[in-house]
Amino acid sequence: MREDIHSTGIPVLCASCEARHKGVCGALGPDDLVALAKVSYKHKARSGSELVGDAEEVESYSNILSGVVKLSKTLSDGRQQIVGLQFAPDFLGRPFKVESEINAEAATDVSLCSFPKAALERIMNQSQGLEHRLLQQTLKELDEAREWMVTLGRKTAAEKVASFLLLIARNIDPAVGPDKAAIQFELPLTRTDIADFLGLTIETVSRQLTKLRTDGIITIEHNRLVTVENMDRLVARSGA
Amino acid sequence: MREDIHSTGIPVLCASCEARHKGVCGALGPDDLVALAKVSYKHKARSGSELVGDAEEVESYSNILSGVVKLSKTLSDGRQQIVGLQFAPDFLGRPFKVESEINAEAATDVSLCSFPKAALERIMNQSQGLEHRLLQQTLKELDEAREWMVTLGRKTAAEKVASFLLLIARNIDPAVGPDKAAIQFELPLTRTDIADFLGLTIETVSRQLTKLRTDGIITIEHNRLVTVENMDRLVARSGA
DNA sequence: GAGGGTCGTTGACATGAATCAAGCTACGGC
DNA sequence: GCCGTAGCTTGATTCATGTCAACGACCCTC
Repeated sequence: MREDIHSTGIPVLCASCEARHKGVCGALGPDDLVALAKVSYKHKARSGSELVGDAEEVESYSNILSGVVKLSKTLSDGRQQIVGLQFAPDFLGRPFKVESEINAEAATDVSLCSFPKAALERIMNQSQGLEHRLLQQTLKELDEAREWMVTLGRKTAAEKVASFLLLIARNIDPAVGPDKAAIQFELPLTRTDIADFLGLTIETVSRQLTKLRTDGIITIEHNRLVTVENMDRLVARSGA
Repeated sequence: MREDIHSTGIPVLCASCEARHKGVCGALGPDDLVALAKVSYKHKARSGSELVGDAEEVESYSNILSGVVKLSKTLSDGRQQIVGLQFAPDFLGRPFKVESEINAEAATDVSLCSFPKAALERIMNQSQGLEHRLLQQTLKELDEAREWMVTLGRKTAAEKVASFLLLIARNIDPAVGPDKAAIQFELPLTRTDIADFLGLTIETVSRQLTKLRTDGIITIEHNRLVTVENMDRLVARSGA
């Protein structure tokens, strides 16, 4: 019996992988999964390391297994904007484009499962399910991007910071909302990243976080560990 | 011989349709095209009319044949943000979602070719090409949305207005850029819409347009007809 | 434990864009 | 002709956020 294939027909590599259920691999039948697993490799990247360079040729796609990846764009004079955050088990990569105009960087330590562009594209041509799954994820990202455009274009600094905390809180627990117990999480971004995500300066982010703290809506320990004490009031401040 | 089918096998309705080449219908074989044409109808909508209501159930998709459609989102207190502009021959609609969280409104007079949601989804299940085409358009919209996020989050009012003019100019003539002759176009949006697209007020938009005028970069006739006299300088002001 | 680096906070001040207000032009109705 | 309205421009003023600067907490190295 082959060692790289589980007795159930599922590759060992994939056996406990979240992407096999909720990620793009969920669209694959056993044969495709085995084929893809053969050319895949899991690896880790430290916070801050560049995963996909701006204007760099990309030869592989990845599933994010853990951690947070930030997607950013930079103007010629250095101004930066984070245009998306990706969490496990999101798919990372831009199908059908040789060159990326976007920079992907590990915001936290991340672990990835990568595979060659060609391998995925071959499977995509054969089985419709995969392309369907990719369309679903792309539509979800588009919805998120448009939602964030409202935040960037029309919300105040205070509302932006509250919206960001809500975004992270909801990612931890999608059911989060008014009438929920206090929720605690580690911020996956530095103040600089938060500022770049919100279109603000770090000073303004810091001041707004301080305001939320002194108003008793959140507490912050060690700069990163946030506890939302009053979800209702946080939602109210997010502008929604 | 059937009247609704052209002698070449192409439905009469589709014979001179741009969407058949550059739009989603380009992915359809003759049989699918005939099937879809049978349940399609062309119609017009006046500027300002609502095409897809916020939180409204959508039962049809459309191709935009001419004109400009604006996609917008509104906060509970009425602040509005335009999150996308769509031009012919774009596909209009959000696959796989019963309810839209987005409002689509005719920014100019538009003509559309609409068909029932179910008809398109049936074809999509049968032929892979259509889903591929939709994925392509969705990825393009995602790229555009992210590009605009940089504009919203990191550019000054002056750069935003210049970027908007460039966006429209490039839609008229994609080859537009430095070293090109003067280009003229009709603005598809009112000042209010431009402001909602750029995350500004109408006063600021007006002042920035005046500045571009007095600096000799553009001329404006009848409030809507813009001539870009100096493309290089417009590009330089867009921040890029 | 001294020095140096990164990250975050806070304060004083400057400024770009919003707000408030007035008026202009084009257009349609009567 | 006169009036009312919608869309746009311009000016005066206010205010939110950016900029500049100082400092504190933490961590690493030596």
